[in-house]
Amino acid sequence: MRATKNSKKRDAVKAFIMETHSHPTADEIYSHVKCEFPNVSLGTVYRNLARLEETGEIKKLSFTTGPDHYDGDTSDHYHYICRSCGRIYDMPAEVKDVIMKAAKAGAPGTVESHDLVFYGVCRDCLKSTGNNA
Amino acid sequence: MRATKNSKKRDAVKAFIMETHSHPTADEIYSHVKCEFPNVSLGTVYRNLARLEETGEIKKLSFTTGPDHYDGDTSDHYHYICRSCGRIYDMPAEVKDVIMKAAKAGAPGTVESHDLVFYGVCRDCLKSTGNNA
DNA sequence: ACAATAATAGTAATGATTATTGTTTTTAAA
DNA sequence: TTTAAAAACAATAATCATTACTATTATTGT
Repeated sequence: MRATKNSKKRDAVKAFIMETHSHPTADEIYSHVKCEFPNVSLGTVYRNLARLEETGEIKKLSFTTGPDHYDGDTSDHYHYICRSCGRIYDMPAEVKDVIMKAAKAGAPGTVESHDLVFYGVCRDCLKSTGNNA
Repeated sequence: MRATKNSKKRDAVKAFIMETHSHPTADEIYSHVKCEFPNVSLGTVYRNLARLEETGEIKKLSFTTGPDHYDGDTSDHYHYICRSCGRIYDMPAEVKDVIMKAAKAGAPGTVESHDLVFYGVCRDCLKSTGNNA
């Protein structure tokens, strides 16, 4: 494996992902790291995110629309996206076994993994708007 | 609603999606329609795909990577992507109720829908390569 | 201190898609 | 069967997120 040298910017990227629960995008991470390192470049953020994902320290969340998000919580869980505010919430993974079992019965080959994302309107938005738009 | 005029190119786009089971991309549809209409433009394909999706005649399939695909089968089903050949297969939707029920119990708001995609290696690829890469 | 090389900033390139603009069809009615 | 309004169109530019490139800077072991 490729040698690794210390990097204060990579540390800053990782520290932010670990401390937040906001599932930030590369751009949001970039903005945050820029406070501490005003000359950091977006490419550096992307490169370090890719690296941290390779080593399993973080997880990349890709959805069907919009930019990728990053998660410092690498434990097994799904996500829920509020279609009003766009916030990403964690969801328990308890149906995972049922899904995988059913999938294996109906699949045209091996089933190695699956992506599952839920959509709805979160309680915060339901409360503040009083409707479902 | 906006008026609709006949369009041979839209007909050709729709006919191809309806007759194939390959879940083609916009570009693949473009290539196909180009045989019959050599001067068709990619923009026309995209515009007509968007239109056909709006009217519910076809479905757009967005995945976490790669271009969107289009499906003439609008019935309720999931998809399976072979990570070796990239082909997209249909999967039964029988676990849908279980997933929605479990989701509603653990969600931070209403649950309106979910996206679920399976990944593995299809039997065709398992057979022809003899391994799982 | 000094090379070897990883990490970086800045910028260019990419791929899929959407937007724009001026021209061509389609359509219904004169 | 012209005509005029609007849809559909081809060609092209613009967009967004991301990756690739290149020359410079920082980190590390000796």
